[in-house]
Amino acid sequence: MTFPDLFERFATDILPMSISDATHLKFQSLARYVSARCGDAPFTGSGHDQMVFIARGSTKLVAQASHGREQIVAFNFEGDLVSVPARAAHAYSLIALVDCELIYFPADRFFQLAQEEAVIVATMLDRALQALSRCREKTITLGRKTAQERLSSFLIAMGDRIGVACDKGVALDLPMSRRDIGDSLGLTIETISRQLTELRSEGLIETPGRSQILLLNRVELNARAGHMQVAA
Amino acid sequence: MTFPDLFERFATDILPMSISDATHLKFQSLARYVSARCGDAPFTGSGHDQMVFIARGSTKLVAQASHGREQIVAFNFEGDLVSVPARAAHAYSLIALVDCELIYFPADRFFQLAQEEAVIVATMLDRALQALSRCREKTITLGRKTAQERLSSFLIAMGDRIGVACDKGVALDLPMSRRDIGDSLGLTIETISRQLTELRSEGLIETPGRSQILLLNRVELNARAGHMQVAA
DNA sequence: CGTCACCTTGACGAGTCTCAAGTTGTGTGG
DNA sequence: CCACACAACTTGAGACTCGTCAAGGTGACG
Repeated sequence: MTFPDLFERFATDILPMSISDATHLKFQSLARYVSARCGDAPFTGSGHDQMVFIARGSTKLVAQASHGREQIVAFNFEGDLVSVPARAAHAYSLIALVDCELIYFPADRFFQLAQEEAVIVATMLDRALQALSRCREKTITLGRKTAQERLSSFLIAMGDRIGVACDKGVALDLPMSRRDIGDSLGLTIETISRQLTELRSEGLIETPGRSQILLLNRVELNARAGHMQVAA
Repeated sequence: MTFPDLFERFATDILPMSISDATHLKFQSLARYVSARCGDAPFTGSGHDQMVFIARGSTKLVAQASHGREQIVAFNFEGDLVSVPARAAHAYSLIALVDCELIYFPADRFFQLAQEEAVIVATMLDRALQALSRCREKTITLGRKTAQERLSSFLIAMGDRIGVACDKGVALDLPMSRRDIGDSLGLTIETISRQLTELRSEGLIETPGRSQILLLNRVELNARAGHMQVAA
């Protein structure tokens, strides 16, 4: 895919139809295109906060804790706009889960430019609040849930974001490994594995391949996740 | 304090000088003033997402997990603008830690109105990204840290937000109980207590009263928290 | 100065991590 | 297309942190 195509994908998702060609072009001149292979941490942002648009692929936002422990702060998929901070109490890096096409923008100039049109800022605010909402849910999961509840929550959330309905339920093709799931849920790969086995043996899921998971029983999974009853 | 005074505090913090009187008035007509006593969950928002401005006092945003477990998602202080969702995988409620003066706005109409001026949306985006950043740090804390690291992180974060410098270090007057700290860090009150004792016995903190904590050694606390080394 | 909620301390057990040894997809080269 | 090789995953046993339950302390209020 060529650069113009990639930028067009960004424009379609983030910039409203109504904006002027001039603004459109200014965003284009701010963009830095990066192709990342699976496992790459393509670009650090050279000390500045970045906004990254995921034109193709999926990524993890990883924070480095001491003693080599890693915590995955968020998974992101095609069409997501991720804020990657340069300086915080922990070091963050954006890593490709599969081959990716990414568009990097320096955050400060991006926001400055966005302010030319209230509707762009509004879109970004909307995205930011969505990210905040997901992060809060993750907080609850990590703070107050058992391993099985965490994994159930994760599976449901992934079902909502990248699941495909099929005759037996919802099919998931996860781009992340068991280790990634563990690093996201604050658990080890062994615990993930054991809990998957548990859910499988109770008939709530099937795992036809390494990365495929079939959610057979959403209602029961929701209960296992400790979620609220969804009203009709 | 009267309603106009409270709203003025909101306007000073959130609305830029430059906005028109008309917009100013529209915000004012959207506002719902609530006085909350310590421990109150003053207003649920009657099923709609709310934006809440904390004109005076401090609050906790609590999520209800199953089996009566609570997770505090965020603490907020005077001048903060909090987004309180009505419907999510978990039920949220905003609870006063001390006597508070709060201003509630229906989120949808608030955002709609904000769009009249790009700079207002920009302010809110900035606040939202700040909240996201704090929530991410919390995620790391809950996912990958021991009890002592969590408490150290908490103390440092509180020092930054509401600490007062004094001759021996940074003085904290915490509006929240041990239970609240535990519910925020995903720990029990007993564990909080034990870890405070540990830090006290190592000379890193002093606890002159129930709610007062003195941070004596920021550098060592930072190390205990598993934070990055702060470069000069 | 008494009362009470809040906090501290101790003993024990549950859940998850660590370490170690298999097992099984998946991709590659013949 | 099949066999091989390897990484990823699964399973098991023991250790360790933190939760639970229970019994005191103690500061802050009337």
